[in-house]
Amino acid sequence: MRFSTDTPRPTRDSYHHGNLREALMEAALRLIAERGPGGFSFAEVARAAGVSPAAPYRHFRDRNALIAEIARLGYERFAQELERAWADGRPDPVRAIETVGRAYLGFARREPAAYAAMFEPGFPLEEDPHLLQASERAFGVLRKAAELACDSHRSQGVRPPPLMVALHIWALCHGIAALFIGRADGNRRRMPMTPEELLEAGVLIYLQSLGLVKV
Amino acid sequence: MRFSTDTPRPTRDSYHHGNLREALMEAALRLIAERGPGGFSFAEVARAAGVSPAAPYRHFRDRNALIAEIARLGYERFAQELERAWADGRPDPVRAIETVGRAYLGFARREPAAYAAMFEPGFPLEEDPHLLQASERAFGVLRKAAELACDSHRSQGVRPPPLMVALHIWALCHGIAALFIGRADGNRRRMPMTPEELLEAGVLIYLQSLGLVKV
DNA sequence: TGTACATCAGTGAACGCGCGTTCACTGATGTAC
DNA sequence: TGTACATCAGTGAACGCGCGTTCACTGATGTAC
Repeated sequence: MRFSTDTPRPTRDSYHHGNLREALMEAALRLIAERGPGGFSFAEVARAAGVSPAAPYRHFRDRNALIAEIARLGYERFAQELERAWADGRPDPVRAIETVGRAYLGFARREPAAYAAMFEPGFPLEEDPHLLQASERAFGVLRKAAELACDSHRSQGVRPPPLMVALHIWALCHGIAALFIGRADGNRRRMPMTPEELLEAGVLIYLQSLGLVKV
Repeated sequence: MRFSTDTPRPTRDSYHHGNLREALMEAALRLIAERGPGGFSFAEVARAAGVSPAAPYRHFRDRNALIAEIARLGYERFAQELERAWADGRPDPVRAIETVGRAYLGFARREPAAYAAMFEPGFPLEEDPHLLQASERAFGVLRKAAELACDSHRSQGVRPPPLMVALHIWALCHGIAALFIGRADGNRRRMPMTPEELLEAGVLIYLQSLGLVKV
């Protein structure tokens, strides 16, 4: 066993890195957070990880493959956090959807680099089936939430189509995240309320109209 | 007067270009549409405009200045189109807001390159005051629309804050545009309805809840 | 437990390339008289 | 109308730089026996 603290140290003491793959992804996340995806080169990531420019090729085909993997893992964590926030619709569907919305913005706020890689990669992401699968899993939480909520609508009136409701909520979440959280692009706008408050109000107004209310 | 067709020809017959500034912006828009902002170099734009790599420096400080100018003009046209769609709230506020929403998506669809330069420039845009002004003008249409709509709300209930309503509509528009129109990123998702239908339904559900209905 | 060997994950030098940027220049245009 | 001149908007050659990518290599690790 090597001497090591809880996190792997940036400077190595041996020829082999040990977990270069993870180190490269962390370095890339740092660079993306600073300058956005597309704001760094493959060689720069290698340098940031303290390794020769040829080393990354042992782990990723090219720069895009690295970003795609970041996006894939991002979707995995994203799905997990939304799932946990959903909590099988407790305490009630409307409140659970609000919690999911907060989790959505929380992710965009806490992991802006991953979020950017997921939604503005700068090249087509669709090729990787695992990535597509992970993104489907994330959206699946919204779909599931919308379905349960629609099932619990007030008896009078037509049952709203759950897929549409899920898309509305997703678009609202993404719109607020992109416009008012985003990366350090400087394109954010000043507001009289927090993004979370804005989202919660929007979701509530929307769901009320569908005959969905807190129990 | 020179011989010329309605559009300036790509190959010049004289030493001076005549309208290189516009030609550079058009070339950049073409490249952005293909690969996104950040997907091209300053030299490449010059080449695409059929001009030496030093020529663009007569018109733009650097690549970012070119993109910023594209974004600025984009916001100008964007504001104009939203303004026209608003039509001073005719035939009634709710219908006018729906028309503004369609105009919003129409712009994102018709000018994806400009839209990308405006919302994903890849660097901070805020420095240019003219640009900020143009973007304020565009958002101003949404604010104005929300104000008039809120004024016409049903008498019972509290008057909803117009700025919040404007932000909700903007976020929904942007979210739908980014997720379901976007550029050729391949990150779009299949849907059972068009983005326009999705937006219209969302806006209608939202406004109904506020006590705003078509007359 | 020890040894031989295969495999793995790095190195570092090398390459050709395109980019950003500058410079002195030059052809075209506009204007004062 | 003609001429001289200033200004403008382009050229093209040149530079240093960092990138992407490859290659033969080498140090470390794991495993068969």
